[in-house]
Amino acid sequence: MRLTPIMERYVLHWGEMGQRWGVNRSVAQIHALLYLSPRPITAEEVAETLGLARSNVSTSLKELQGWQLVTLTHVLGDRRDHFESKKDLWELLLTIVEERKRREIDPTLTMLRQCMLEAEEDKETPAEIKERIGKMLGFIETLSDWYVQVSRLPKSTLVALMKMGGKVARFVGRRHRPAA
Amino acid sequence: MRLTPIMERYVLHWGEMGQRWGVNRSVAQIHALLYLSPRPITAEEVAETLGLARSNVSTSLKELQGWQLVTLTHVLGDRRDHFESKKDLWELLLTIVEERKRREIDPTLTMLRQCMLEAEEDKETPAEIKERIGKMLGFIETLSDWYVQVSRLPKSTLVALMKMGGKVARFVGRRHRPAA
DNA sequence: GCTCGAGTTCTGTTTCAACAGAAGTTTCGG
DNA sequence: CCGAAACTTCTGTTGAAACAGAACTCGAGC
Repeated sequence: MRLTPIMERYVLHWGEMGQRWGVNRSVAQIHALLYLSPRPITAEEVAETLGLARSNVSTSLKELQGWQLVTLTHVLGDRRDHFESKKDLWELLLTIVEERKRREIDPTLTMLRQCMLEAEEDKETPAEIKERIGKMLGFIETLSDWYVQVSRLPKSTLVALMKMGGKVARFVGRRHRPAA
Repeated sequence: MRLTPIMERYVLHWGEMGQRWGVNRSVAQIHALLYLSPRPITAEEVAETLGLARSNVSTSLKELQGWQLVTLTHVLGDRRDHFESKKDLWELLLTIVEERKRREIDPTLTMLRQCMLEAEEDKETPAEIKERIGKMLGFIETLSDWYVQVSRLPKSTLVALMKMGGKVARFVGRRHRPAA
């Protein structure tokens, strides 16, 4: 695929930012390209367009599939795999958050819970420190529960809530007397 | 400072997770230690406790200060700098999100806006692709605006909203007839 | 103004992930 | 079956970040 200057800018930027987001450059660039592409494209085409080794593209596409961000499709009369990115940005966001929660938050919750269990019969650790750990556990649990509930709302509700921005605050503690 | 087994577990886990969160091990471990510590501690003490080089600790503390997560304090009659971590977890979260937004989202918004500007007089790029970029811009702007508004709410409101979880959805589109 | 404690910056080493290219595997048409 | 196309896995290289230790700077007290 031929990249126009704008597309090139987009893809390169995504690649750079990927680093900060904890995604490697190849993966981020490929995802950017697939997001822009109006049609599913082959690994070969990705490699050519972005100047990456075919093997690298293969691995990266596997990773993107693992994140559920890219799916494999087929085109009639073509043996090759074609790849396509999720286009709905809300879905994209929820998928990413879901996955990051699973990889980055859940293990921490497990660890914190174990710490609290052990803490009960541990005489060494000062109470103050145990409390800190407990606070952290409670906090992350709150965030986590909130996310689980919110992520289950229908997309339209989610959008509406977002659009309300800070205005949702009106309803807090005034559930029977909402602001007009 | 002497680390009890529980503290050690906590600190080590934080260090490992740091990697996934995009923070290096030393920085994450030091932050964990400071969070647990009941009192401000010196760089020297951090280095000894965690088995890190003094230079490494110095650099890492600088970084933590840059993130506004750690502050420098002094103890009467002691020339040395003592360090202390933010303890309020809501503040901690908002600080981190704020900073990440600044570093990871704002530059992307800038790039996307430039793309859209250029797109107006660009004949090369297919309309469909321009639209994709526009969608992405709109989406990130929405999220960003939402965050700015929400982050300005008082902490107590924020906590109340969180605790409501998915129940906030009740108010969407029924602002004059809220569920009982 | 010398010394010593505290902190920072510099320099070289180490470690790890990203990546290219080669080798290997699978699948499909003939 | 055979060959070639498509894809994956393996292997070695490269590059960047993390880190230790040394050198350096700064300031306070004598």
